[in-house]
Amino acid sequence: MVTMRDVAREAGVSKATVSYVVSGSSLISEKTAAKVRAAMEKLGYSVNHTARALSTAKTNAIGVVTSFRNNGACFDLSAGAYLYGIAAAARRHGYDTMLLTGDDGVEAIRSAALSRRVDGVVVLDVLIGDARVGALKESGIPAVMLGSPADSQGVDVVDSNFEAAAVSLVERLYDHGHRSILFIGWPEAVYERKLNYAVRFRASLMEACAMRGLRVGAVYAHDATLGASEVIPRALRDCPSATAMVIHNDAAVVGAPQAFERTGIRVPADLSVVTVMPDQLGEGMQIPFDSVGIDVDAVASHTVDRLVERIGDPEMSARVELLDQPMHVRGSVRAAHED
Amino acid sequence: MVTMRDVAREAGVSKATVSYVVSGSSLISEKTAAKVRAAMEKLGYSVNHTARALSTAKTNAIGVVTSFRNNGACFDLSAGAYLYGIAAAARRHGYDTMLLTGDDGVEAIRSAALSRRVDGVVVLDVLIGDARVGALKESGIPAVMLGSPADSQGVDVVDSNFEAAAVSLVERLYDHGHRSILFIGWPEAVYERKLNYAVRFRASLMEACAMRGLRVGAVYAHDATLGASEVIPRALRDCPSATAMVIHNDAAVVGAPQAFERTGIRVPADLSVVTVMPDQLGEGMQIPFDSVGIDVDAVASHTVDRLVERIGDPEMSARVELLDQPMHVRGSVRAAHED
DNA sequence: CTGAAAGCGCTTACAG
DNA sequence: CTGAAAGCGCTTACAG
Repeated sequence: MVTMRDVAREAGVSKATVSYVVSGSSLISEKTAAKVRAAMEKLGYSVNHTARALSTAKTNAIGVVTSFRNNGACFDLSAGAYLYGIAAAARRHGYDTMLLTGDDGVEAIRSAALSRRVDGVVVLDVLIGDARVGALKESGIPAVMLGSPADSQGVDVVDSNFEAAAVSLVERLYDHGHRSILFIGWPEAVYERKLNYAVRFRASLMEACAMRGLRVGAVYAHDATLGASEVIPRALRDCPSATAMVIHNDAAVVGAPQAFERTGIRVPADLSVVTVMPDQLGEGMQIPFDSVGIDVDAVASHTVDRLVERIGDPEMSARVELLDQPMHVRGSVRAAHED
Repeated sequence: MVTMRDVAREAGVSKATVSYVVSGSSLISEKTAAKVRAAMEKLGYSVNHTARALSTAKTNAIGVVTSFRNNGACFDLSAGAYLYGIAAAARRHGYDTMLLTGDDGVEAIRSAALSRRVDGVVVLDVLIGDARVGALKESGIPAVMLGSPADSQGVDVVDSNFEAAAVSLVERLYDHGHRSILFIGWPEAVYERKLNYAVRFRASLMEACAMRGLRVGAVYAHDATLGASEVIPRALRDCPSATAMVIHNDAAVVGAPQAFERTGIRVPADLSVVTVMPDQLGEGMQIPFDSVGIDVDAVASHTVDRLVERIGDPEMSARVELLDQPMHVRGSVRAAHED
């Protein structure tokens, strides 16, 4: 392995000088710098990341803490998208991305913080009452949660505005005259576990419906399957007054078209349908529903921006930022028939 | 930050002794060890990962090189599964997992290798003629490709046996009397880019059909969409003699049930259907087709096992391991009508 | 503008 | 069984 010493010797300067030209800092004469660069080139030198990290007490890496792989028995279709989005954003800031998986997020955070493996962490799969918030505070490691717990205790939060998404979907249906709707949610286990996005969206939806005097029937797609094909027909049978449907469950959204096809339900002629889901999934799957589309890359990117800012300034006051996501109109809503 | 020095002082021993009890190596008297452990406990000591890495020249991290996020314009449904599988397996071996993304995989490999950021790498999204193979050889970094290029040049390879999968699917159809089949593949861009699994499966499929005198029509799901709903009906119209279908395209498999529903095609009464896809996706989506199910966790785990082995023994001779995947029979194949 | 030197927090022969 | 010491490859005041 070629080190700074080798380069220094080759260029006839000191290690310090090499270090300065590598970091671009300090004012080294162009002449010396050229010599050093030539030597580096010749020897194929590359700075040793670990040594630099030890010396500067900066790893230039961020960690992604993700504990629950199957958010309650469901194959997470968007997990990859968030990871890639975070990694890409980190790279733009000159950071590497470390996957901090493990059953126990609290343990993962503690150990990452104590062993100084990363400069900061992004926490995924946030729960409404998330034990990891405490671990974050305690360890003092710079962190931002991609997801909003009930009490963020002064930890930064970035997420999509699921509350607003629910309201705008309900409004859209209400404005089209719908007065009885059906909500297709995640598997019950997801709510029991209290995954923030599920709980927040549902609560906001119920609230928005209550305020407007809308009737809501709720059904949960067990197994998070395209069990849509079983659940949806049954739900409609049980709640015949419903003229519209709100789906918050990626797998169910994907499966819904088949379910409608099978049961002979025409959208929007027989039923108006709206959803909230990752943009990419909607496009990739050519989902034909009006949707609040989550721009996963934008959310991930914003999260990393915030984390980098936090790493730079530990004293900065904490923020909770919920990003509004745009509505994509695809023609799956139409006016309810007057009764 | 509490260091070994602090612990040593607290316990009244030397740094070396602390180091030995931390690593469990050497024979420190139980009495001394207890004192040291008490001091560590009291002070909340945790070994500094970076310092250890510099000292041992081992980072205890592996990198995952993944260049193409959208394997040719398609939202990759299984990307997350592979990442999580790899991270979990790495963790079992005591390794962290670093995401090495970037447009240029060659550059990512070089830089990771030169800067000693990781002890080894897993390469994803392997192409048939993959430029990264050269970079791997050159850099000498321990590596295993999760995917099989045409020439692995002495680099280890682990992947699902897509060749065998194609053969067994064809055999299954052939044995049921099918003589004309339709192949629904990935978007053309995937084949143009020569992603290994796509090319390998298709080649093996064509070969297996040719050997048995089967007719094959091939259609590619543009946009990798659930464009299945457009592509499949058209394909069947264009090739009316087909009595069976093979799908290799995750999005198309997910969309296929709807397409059949819409066009009134009953499976298997009117058409036999077989696929190959990740197990988890098949289960999560309740795909009703006979499938070769890829056990992503098993493949990821085996890949990491191999990498750890390779890190331990750089001289070990390279292997190409293609893991056979099981066939899940779900009742989507039946005997072709005799003509 | 450049170099000598200390220091980052560990590990690991080597003495004792 | 335990400790003194050198070394891992950088960075960074501090002199000059």
